[in-house]
Amino acid sequence: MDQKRSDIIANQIEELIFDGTFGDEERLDEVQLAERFAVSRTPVREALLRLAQSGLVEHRPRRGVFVKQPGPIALMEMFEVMAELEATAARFAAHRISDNAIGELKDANQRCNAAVQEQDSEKYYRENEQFHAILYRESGNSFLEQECLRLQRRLQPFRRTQLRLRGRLKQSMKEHEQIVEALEEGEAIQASEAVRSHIAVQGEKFHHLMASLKTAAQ
Amino acid sequence: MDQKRSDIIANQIEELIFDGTFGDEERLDEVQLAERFAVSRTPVREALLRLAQSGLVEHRPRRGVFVKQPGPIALMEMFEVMAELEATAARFAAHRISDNAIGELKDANQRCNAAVQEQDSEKYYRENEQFHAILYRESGNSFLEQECLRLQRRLQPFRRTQLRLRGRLKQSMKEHEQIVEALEEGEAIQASEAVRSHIAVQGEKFHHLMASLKTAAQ
DNA sequence: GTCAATCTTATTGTATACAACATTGATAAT
DNA sequence: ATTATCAATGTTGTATACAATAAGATTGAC
Repeated sequence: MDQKRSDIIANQIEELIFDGTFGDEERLDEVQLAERFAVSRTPVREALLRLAQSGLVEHRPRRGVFVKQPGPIALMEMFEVMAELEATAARFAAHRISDNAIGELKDANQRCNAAVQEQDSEKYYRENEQFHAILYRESGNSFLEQECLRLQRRLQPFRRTQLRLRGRLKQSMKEHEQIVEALEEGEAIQASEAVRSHIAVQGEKFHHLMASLKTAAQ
Repeated sequence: MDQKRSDIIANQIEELIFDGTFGDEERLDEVQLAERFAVSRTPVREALLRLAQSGLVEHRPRRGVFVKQPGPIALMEMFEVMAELEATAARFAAHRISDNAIGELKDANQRCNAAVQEQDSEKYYRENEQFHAILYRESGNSFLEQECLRLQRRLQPFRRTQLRLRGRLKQSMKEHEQIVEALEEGEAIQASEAVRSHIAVQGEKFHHLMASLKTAAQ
């Protein structure tokens, strides 16, 4: 699959925003980016248009594009929606999931556990995402699956920061097990509730994190 | 607000797809579109990129963009997700809605009713969308609001076809009233259930419509 | 010294030119 | 006759050139 340069550049810029190279409200200069990636302005522009649509940057007409990190409120709202989408996926999955997929979930969970033991946070993030991706897929609704993946991707950097909080990791694992259990028994409501709180708590934890940073700054 | 030409063109192409000028699987030629709108390829390309991201067209690398009308399965999936998103909005709104907004909903409903009496289907569509837009707004989650509006816009043309079915219009009005009632009394579960079935039935009706068209074609 | 108007400069938005690739048709070989 | 190869053509993807507009600097008036 030969993706075009503008796609690659879009992903690269995305990375640069996620890892903090480009800070909030910073203007992204087309010519500078073009030089950095050794291409012309055209693919850079296409990349920026894509990022603008996904909401990662803001496009002010005739002024340029600016990094637009979501504020605390926007983040809480996004976590709230993510919790509902995933809860829906779980509810659907409870009826539609295959035995095979249950096995996949358990495997992913085991790999998560292994990552916790090895203190390999990078691996944990990866396997955790995998766990959730399986859940989306087993909802049996590929449109829902895509929407979940999209939002998951958008929230990814923020989910990471909050996972660093003390004790969160172990509890998260426990929640995963409860989710699998509910799915295995076809308990739709229980599964959806477990997923909802599993995600919602992330939003809350993040909120606490933000609040503590704010008071610390004063 | 001075929007750029590519935005205008994107909307125009969208219209042309919705009204059937461009059929499913049809290739959209950049130079032809450029001539049609009397601009160069550049803004046309930007418009097509935008439409590709919103899922209205498919972008095959080095081959061009093709109109991609969702098939029956994809449509059912989208209605299923729409139902869940709106149900969520209703559940949130039940706790957060203002008295003022309740009034707005009742007004919108009345205008819907007026449109039914006048047999003005165009007006009915408009007011019906307005009713739902108020619901989204009163969810108190502007991210959810935007997602709902996005999907509503995408499903708009299909919602219209199914509303032509006999008797659907009147029943739809009754459902609106039930929704307002539940919201007024702060009954979150009831409101969300009412909205869910209100939307879900549209997906089912559409399914029936598709099935009948299929058998008729044979 | 401050404020306003104008001019300069820089940057976006659009047009055009060019390059890379895919498709299609023709030609040739089996 | 059929298939494979290759050329011809057309279309996308990228680079560059130009136009329009907004931010910033400079000069002049008060």
